[in-house]
Amino acid sequence: MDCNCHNTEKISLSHEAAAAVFKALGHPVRLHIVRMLLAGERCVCELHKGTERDLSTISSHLNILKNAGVVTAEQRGKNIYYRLAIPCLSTVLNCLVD
Amino acid sequence: MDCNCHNTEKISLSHEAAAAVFKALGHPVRLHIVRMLLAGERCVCELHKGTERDLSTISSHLNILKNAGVVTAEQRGKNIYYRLAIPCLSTVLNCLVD
DNA sequence: AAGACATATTGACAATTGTCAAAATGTCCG
DNA sequence: CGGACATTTTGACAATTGTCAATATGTCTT
Repeated sequence: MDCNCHNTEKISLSHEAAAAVFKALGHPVRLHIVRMLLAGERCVCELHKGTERDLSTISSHLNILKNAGVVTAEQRGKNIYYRLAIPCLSTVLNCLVD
Repeated sequence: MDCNCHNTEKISLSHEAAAAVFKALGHPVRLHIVRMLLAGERCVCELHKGTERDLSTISSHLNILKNAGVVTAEQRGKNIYYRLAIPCLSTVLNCLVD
């Protein structure tokens, strides 16, 4: 009856950690970044192009997302690639957004 | 393959509105309130008992949740009962939290 | 080593947030 | 109406946030 995540998608956060994830998602620029990352990993400069903020502002938002556990970063060559770290995020967004 | 909400559970928010919902959920006290409301509607004084904040602070958080569209309020007798307004919230929380 | 490129950090500032206490509003009951 | 109860609003204040510009750090190429 209920619609649940697959077991492989479900993660178990403490209430504090869950609030931190929601807080991280609760800014238009960061939500936009997360939506770009749904299509796969992106480097900072690519994510920057998708917004209208200073590059340093994007870097700061990425740091907030990383601290909340929403994304992880990996350096490859000159670039740093960010990707989503919470599998069920697409489920969560699909439930709410357009 | 993917795990999606039922059609009846899915709602369609603009990106701004979705960010506002996440922002509203992104505070420990408000998330706690939402989790209490998962069990059904509650009046303000009941929600207040479940927290360690001033009653006026709870009222303020409820107003934030209401403005974000997360809850609705209904006056019955002396009390005002709050309930969740987003059906898939339990799905969303279930994906992330404990 | 030097230059070019990508990203992060710092500093400054206005704006927003979370909180409590006090006062105001609203609703029922005698 | 007046009093009791439930909730909201207001005012004040410290703390946090979002932003940009400037500077610093890190990585590759030559």
